[in-house]
Formats: sequence, C-alpha cells, structure tokens
Amino acid sequence: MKARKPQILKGFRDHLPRQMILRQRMMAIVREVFERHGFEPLDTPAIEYLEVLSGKAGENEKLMYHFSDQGDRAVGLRYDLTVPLARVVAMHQNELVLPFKRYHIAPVWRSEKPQRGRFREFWQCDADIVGSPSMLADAQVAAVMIDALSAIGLPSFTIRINHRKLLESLARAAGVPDAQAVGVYRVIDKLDKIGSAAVGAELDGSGIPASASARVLDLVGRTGEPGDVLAGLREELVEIPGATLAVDELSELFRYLRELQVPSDRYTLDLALARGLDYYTGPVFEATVEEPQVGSVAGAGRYDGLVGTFLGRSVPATGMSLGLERIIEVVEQFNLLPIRSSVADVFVPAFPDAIEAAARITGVLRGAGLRVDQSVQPQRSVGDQLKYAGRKEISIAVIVGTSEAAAGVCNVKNLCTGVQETCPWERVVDQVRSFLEHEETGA
RNA sequence: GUGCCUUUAGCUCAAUCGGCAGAGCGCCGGUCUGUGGAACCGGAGGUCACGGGUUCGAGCCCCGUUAGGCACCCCA
Repeated sequence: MKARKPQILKGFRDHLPRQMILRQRMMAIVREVFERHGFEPLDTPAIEYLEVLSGKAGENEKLMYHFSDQGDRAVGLRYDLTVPLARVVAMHQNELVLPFKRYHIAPVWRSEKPQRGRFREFWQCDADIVGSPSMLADAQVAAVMIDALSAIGLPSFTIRINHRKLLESLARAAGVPDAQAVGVYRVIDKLDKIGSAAVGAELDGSGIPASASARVLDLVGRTGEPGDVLAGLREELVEIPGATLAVDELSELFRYLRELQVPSDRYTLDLALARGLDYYTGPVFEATVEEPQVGSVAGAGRYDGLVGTFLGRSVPATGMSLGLERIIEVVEQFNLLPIRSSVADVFVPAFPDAIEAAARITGVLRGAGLRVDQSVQPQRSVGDQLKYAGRKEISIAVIVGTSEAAAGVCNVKNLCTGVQETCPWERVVDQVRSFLEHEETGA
C-alpha cells in the first residue's frame, strides 16, 4: 500500500498537546484580563465576502487569502479581527449597546513569507471600543493592553505612544511635501531600529528637501517627560492645522493613563511611531520587547473611519491587538509560564489481576474532581507504566494491586519525590490532595 | 512578493579532495516476576528533504521543488 505523504502548508503549524496547554493557559489569562476591563466576547466566521474584507487592507490586500467558493462567490479568510468587528457593528446596530466593548480571540490568515514569530495562520487577541470619541476610551485600550502583557509576565516591555495627526503635523511643520509624507512616516518609524544617522540618510535619499529632512529628525527625536515635550510642541506648532488638537488629545490621554494607575515605566511618548498607515486616525500604540526580536507583540490605535465604511456615517472606534504567537516566543524563551506536559494530576497504573480495583479508584478520584489518567496498558509492567507517567510529568500515582485490593488500601506515590503512603480507599482522595497541596506550595 | 543562507537517525549535529552513513542524547530490550528516573550490557532506527542532471562513482558539484531561517517589504 502506498502511503499518502503527510505534509503541511508553509507558515501553518500543528500545535501538539504540550504547546496547546501553554496556548490555552495564555488565552485564559488574556480573557480574564479582558473581562476584568469590561470587554465582552464576540466571534465571527473565518470566511467573509471579499468585498467585506477589502475596504481597509490597502496594499496589504495582496497578503489576503482569497478564492471562489463552490457557489462562485468571491470570498476570503479574515486578515484581522477589526474588519469583522466593523461589519458586526454595522449589521447589528439595533442589538448592540453602544459604546460596544468586545474582545475576540481567534485565528487570522495572511499569506506572508514566514519568519520567526511570523506565520500564515496566527491568533490575535483583540479588545476594542466602538462608539466613543473620548480619549478615555483610548486610555482604557492602552490600560487593558498593558494589563494583559503584565498578567502574562513579560519581563520587559514598553508601549510607545504617538498620535497620527501629530505625526502629520510634524511632517507639515518640517516642510515635507504632503505627497511624500507617507514615505517619510515609514522611514522615521525605523528610528529606534536603525538609528537617526541611517534614517537621516534614507530621508535625504527620498527626495525631500534637505532642510525638511533635518527638521523632521529634530522634531521626531524629542524625548523627555511627555507633558513637557507636548507643551513645547504645542507652542511650536500653533500655526499648523490640527496640531493643537492632536497635542491636546495626547495630553489628555497621558493624564488618564496616570489616573488609571498604569505603571508609568510601561509606556512612553515616541513621536517617531507610525504604525499601519492605512486606517489609524488618532492615538497609536505599539508594544515591543527587547528579546527575542520578534517584531511588535501588540499594536493599537484609534480608527474612526473604518466602521463608517459600512454605514456611510462616521463611527469612532479604538482598539488593541495582541499577537499570541509572538508573545509565546517570549514566554518560551524566558520560561515565564512553566507547564507540565500533561493535564492529569494523577496516574493510575493497571495490574492484570486487579484492573477492576484500579478502575474503581479511578472513578472515585474523578468523582472528587481530580484529573486522572488511567493506564490502558495492563499488560505492561508497572515499571513501564510509571515510566509513562514520568514522561508525561504526572506528579502522583495511585497504585492498587491484588494485595492492596484485598486489604482495601492503596499506595499513593508522589512521583516527584518518590515518597509513598499507604491508605485505605476512603482516604485516597485526601491523601492525593495533600500531596498536590505540598507541590503547589512549592516545597 | 524580492535577495541570501540552511535542510543528514526521534532531537542536536559530524562525515577531509567527490570514494563503505557516524556520534551524543533519546527510544526499545535485558540485568530487575508488583513500583519510573541511576548504572551496566545489548538492540532497533536512514530513499542523506523531494525530483532531475553531471560523473566510473554524489550526503558533497549543477538545476528545479518543498520546508525552515535572516534581511527587505509589511506587520501581530
């Protein structure tokens, strides 16, 4: 018989139990934080009409998976979770309470060239607020993002904050022609990555006036206490349309962040931050870690134009997106969430002559709410069976052979320490719990 | 999508000039009849990623493909 060749698409991966245990644990943490901040769950289909998905992606549309379905409809796999949100808001206006705060943890698909921390199928954890133009909404989005990253235990992350309209004002103030502004944003966004000398060189080569290039670098490179930097810019840019509003909005945002008790070492003003250029309209945020180099682990911002593309009228919205895979890269590198490779707490081996007794004990333990993996290999030696338990990192074994069964007792063995206690059947649950508690207190 | 690098046992990696396919760890078995991990002894496991080409002869050279990585692009 010729076997089929098992193969998997580039950029797609299997998640074996060990990885799934970690992934599910992280998603549980994120969900918990989202709900603590008052966001509610939402899910949408993986496939949408191409027309629905297309609106905002801009030049990224070429990265979108798209095809014809059996009914010849032009469809695509969702590229992010934000466009489906906008569609949901437009379709269910009457059923939703506005402002609408939802979270969405689900896979998205992009046909990118895979690299470390970059896949073609990956999970995003989004939290968005639709229907509020207030900077308070942006502050809450930043707060939930920082809270989620902290809850996972990322050791050193900062979120950089900027304002799309402020960036536009800075470029205009520097004398960058509007037609070249987008190109300039892209270049200065690399400031923290390649340094001001390299950025200056790229700007000079991009055809903008030399004076503008130098002035942009000066403006965008300012650092210091956000309040001071913003106050300085407010004066300097008073002539630039939109600049005052942008500065005021950012100042307001920083005030709210302080009052929300977001640790101030977790965020910073970065006037060079650009981010996705196609749809952000207000404050923008980006979370990065120094190690490992996996790009940004989360992004956020205000996008007042997107929802309106489905409604024909403007609907303010702001939200954040956390990249599960990239965060997992960090978590694994620093072993931030130690996990066992089994979900079971207890292992029950089987003896050929005492299978029924082991089964009965298994039932009792499960009835008490314990997670029990009962051996299905009674023909193997007990040594082999315990070896299996050891490989799966199960910490406790409950051993019942013929003599124990006859005496109405069982041996409860701590597989980490080798300590074994013999106890009557009616005490077995207590004995197991006692071992488990010792383990949790980290002895 | 563009450029460059990589692909040999389950894993990490060797293999001189083109000349018999190797190690460590892991796995399996035994020492050890009902109590794992240690030690010792033994064993299995390979289409050298796949498909072509050059050559007396290819893991090694050439072309194509697959997958992974790095840089760009973009982004989580």
